[in-house]
Amino acid sequence: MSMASRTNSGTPASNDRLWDSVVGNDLSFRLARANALSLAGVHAALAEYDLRVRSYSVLAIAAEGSRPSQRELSEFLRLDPSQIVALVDDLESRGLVRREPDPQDRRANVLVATDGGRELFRAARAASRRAEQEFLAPLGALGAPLDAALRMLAGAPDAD
Amino acid sequence: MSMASRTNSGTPASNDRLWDSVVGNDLSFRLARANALSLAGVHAALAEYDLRVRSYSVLAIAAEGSRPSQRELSEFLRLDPSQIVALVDDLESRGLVRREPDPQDRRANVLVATDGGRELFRAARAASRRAEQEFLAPLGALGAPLDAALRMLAGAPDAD
DNA sequence: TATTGTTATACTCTATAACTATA
DNA sequence: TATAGTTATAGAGTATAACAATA
Repeated sequence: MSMASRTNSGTPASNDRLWDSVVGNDLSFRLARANALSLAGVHAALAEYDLRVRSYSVLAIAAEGSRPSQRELSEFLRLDPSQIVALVDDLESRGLVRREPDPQDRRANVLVATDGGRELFRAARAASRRAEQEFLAPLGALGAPLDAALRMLAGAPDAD
Repeated sequence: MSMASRTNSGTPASNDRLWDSVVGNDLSFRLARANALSLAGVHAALAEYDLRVRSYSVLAIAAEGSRPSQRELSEFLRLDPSQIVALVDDLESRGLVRREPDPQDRRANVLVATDGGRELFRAARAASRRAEQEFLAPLGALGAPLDAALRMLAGAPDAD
């Protein structure tokens, strides 16, 4: 049965009996494991640019000119406002983004990428996409339904 | 936790423009966000039993009689051996699992659940499954392809 | 009075290196 | 020499409370 060829290169065959357990058949567990593997690939790709997944996300949104407030970033990325402060501090100290005062609300900052930030983002985005596509390659036609399912589970607005 | 608005009617509409970005359209990001929401639900369900997702996973595998070594758990759960030590220490101190010497390799321990451990596992499994099903409910027919896709991405052995 | 950004703190998670006893 | 388990430690991620400036 499970002696067939595996997508799991390098792992001892003895683990098959662990996969055949409640945990191994748990969708939450597979989701967590897939996410860990995905993160590892993207993280390795971004390391070359001294970016982590979280700082890349902040830089990406700023680089696209969305002009988000830190509060909006906090909600969207599911990070505490205090974590956004640390992320923006780091990116700003590296000259990749700027805090600009929001003319409509002087309490709020609006995040803008510098030219250097946009340039770094473009390179990092290419590397990130290569890693993602390599990770998703074995999926084949399952890619589309996975995308639709994750869109729902992640709470994204309805697709057009 | 409850900010995963289905139709996004509760969240400020301004976030829609963040979803419409490179990050929001990134499958890795959606995977991470879906995983975070899934984990939050399971975590809340397991908290009643003083279990975390990790300790639940170890307890579950032990309770099913797989008699795993700590090394096998380390590979399967993608945790460092030293983390397994801490998890097993905790479960053993609570009388839920026992370390038994492996007669074939005196370096290795084999993990066995106690009667109390099996009992707690059954209750925790029921709660965990309720949380998972609630989380997956909106998927409908997308559940099956999601399961197949995650099985591949997680590196599970081929289905029978 | 409520909200934005900030500081501070603590706790969990993750990663690594070194040690021991066995193989 | 290599492996299973253990100990120790440091860094990253997460959660919370309190505060100043502004709404």
